[in-house]
Amino acid sequence: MARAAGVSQSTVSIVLAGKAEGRVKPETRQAVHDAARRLGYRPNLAARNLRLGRTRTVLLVVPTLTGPVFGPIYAGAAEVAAARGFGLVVHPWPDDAGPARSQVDTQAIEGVLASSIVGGLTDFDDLPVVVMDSDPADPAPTINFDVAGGMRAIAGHLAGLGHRRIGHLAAAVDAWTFHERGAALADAFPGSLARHGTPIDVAAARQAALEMLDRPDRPSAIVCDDDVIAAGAYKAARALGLDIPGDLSVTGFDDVLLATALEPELTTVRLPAEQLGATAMTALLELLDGRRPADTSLPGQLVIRSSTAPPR
Amino acid sequence: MARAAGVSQSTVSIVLAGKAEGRVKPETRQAVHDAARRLGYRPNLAARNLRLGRTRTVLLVVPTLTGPVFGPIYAGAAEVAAARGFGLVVHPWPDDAGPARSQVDTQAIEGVLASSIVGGLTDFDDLPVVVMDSDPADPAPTINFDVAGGMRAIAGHLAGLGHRRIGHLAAAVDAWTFHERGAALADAFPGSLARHGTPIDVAAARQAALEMLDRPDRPSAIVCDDDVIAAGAYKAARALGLDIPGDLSVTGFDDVLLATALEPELTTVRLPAEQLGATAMTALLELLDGRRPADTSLPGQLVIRSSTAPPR
DNA sequence: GAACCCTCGTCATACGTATTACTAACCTGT
DNA sequence: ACAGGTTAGTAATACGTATGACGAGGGTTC
Repeated sequence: MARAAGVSQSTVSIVLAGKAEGRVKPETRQAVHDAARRLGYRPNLAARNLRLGRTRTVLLVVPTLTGPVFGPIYAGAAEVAAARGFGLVVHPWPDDAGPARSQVDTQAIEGVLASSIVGGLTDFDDLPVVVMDSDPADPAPTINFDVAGGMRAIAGHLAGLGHRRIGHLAAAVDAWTFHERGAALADAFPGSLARHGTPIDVAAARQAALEMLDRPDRPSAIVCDDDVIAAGAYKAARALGLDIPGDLSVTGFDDVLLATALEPELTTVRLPAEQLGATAMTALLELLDGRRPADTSLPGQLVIRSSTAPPR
Repeated sequence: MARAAGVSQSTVSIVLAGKAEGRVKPETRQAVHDAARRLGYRPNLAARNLRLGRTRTVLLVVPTLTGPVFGPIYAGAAEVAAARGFGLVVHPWPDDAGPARSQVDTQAIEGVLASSIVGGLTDFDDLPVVVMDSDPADPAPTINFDVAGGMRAIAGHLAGLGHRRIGHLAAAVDAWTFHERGAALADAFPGSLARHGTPIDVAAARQAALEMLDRPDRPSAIVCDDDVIAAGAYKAARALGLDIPGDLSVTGFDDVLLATALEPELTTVRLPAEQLGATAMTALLELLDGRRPADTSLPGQLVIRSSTAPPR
């Protein structure tokens, strides 16, 4: 390759690294670029990594690759990473993370972006880590959705419709949000908040909703921490012969595909997942530069559809 | 590291590569292993890749990271890859794949596993490729779900219930299945098959279903190529005041979360996604070994729920 | 006209591994 | 005792890049 351009290998390296300013004549630069294009030359990555001792690659760790929110997070993170010359590798991290650990090549990675990790990430202690959608008490920089703000928006919407007695189907997995989501609702509905924790699972949520609804003093609205949980609430309502939104208002959270597939379409909160990924990647790159990024909270947007109405 | 074990670097390399049989004394071997453990030594990946000129890494290309079927595919492929000492990297490949291409590091990859790619993968012509869930006419080895078999199972189920006139809401994206899915249905319902193509999108599918249902000679059952399309059919039925399954039977395909979130729960076909990933990875590794793997078709399983019943 | 500087590059080296060729020591059979 | 063989390990090298040290040629300053 150096021969093809008629210069030394050093010069090729300097030119292609963009460090030719004042050190290589413009016409020589051009010759190198021409030869590179003609030969389809790409610098050998392994050699570069070996020489520099760094890979310019970060790892994105997610609990499961199946979730609907993960694609946009990846897209946002990847775009920011690419703009800074970093690569992005994805690794699933199931909650029972036993076998997954061994598959992670810690040495090929400069930093870790972790999303919605419940069990902690102790194996990466030595690497810079930024966490998304996780406990704000985590020692690592945290980039979160503003779930409290989203809950306040929902609470305000329901209160404005005239609801006074509501129920809350809380997602049991992320225990750290239980308090702040509950607080946001309790502020708007003092003294009249029923709460159940439930796994994010249609059948389990249906059961929890049934217990909440199958009593004389049932709430006129159910706030769910997740769209999937809301689907369970729909099923419970139908089982009890309750009309949505006539007899019961239901709200979700996340605005996944399910929200518009249900009948009636679900009032929920849309979360800026792509922005979350981009912000978190920016924070991680700051961390790699030695600066300490600020914890951030990104607001969601209330999407009012047909599952909420004034109480009878 | 070599010093710590009291041997030369060559010996360390030989021992840790497992090629010490008959070349290194067992006690020396043990000393090397002890030192490695004590120092937490991991061979430098970049140096190894540089020396060997290969990365033992394959790329998994998927149209979107958001789909529900992708997680299990990854899991199945990753397990097989890990067992053979290969790493697995994921890259999204949107249908409009313009910008994505530039982000792929072809040189860090030994082979490509592609899933549900509609536009083709011409950029990887030089690398071994195995495609999943794609056109069987593709020149690359193909590992597919047996969609025709799944359709025959659905057709048999509906015919057994007494249906004689059915409609088919076909997914417009993967045009290559249009023919074989249609053929499977036409065999069971000769002369009485209405067909519409639709994007995989609830609102679009609802519209297509409305056109199919809003006529006097409407079918008594609608077969959908996808659970999401079935959700659209549900909406159309409700808009027309048709009861499911009383007035109309509906079937889906894939058995995603949506299938049990809908009311009534959806009769559909569950696909062996994890097995697909594992089989495809096995095929790719065969290809890397210079053998030519056989095209394969994996059967799905009919899951009968509450959206199908005898016609009125 | 000599000392100096600037411009434009090249030389040499190191990164950590895998592997080929080699050596030193020991054994074996006659 | 000596040729030939076996065992156990080391020395040397190459992979392709980035970079600090070096140098040749030409211009500028006093």
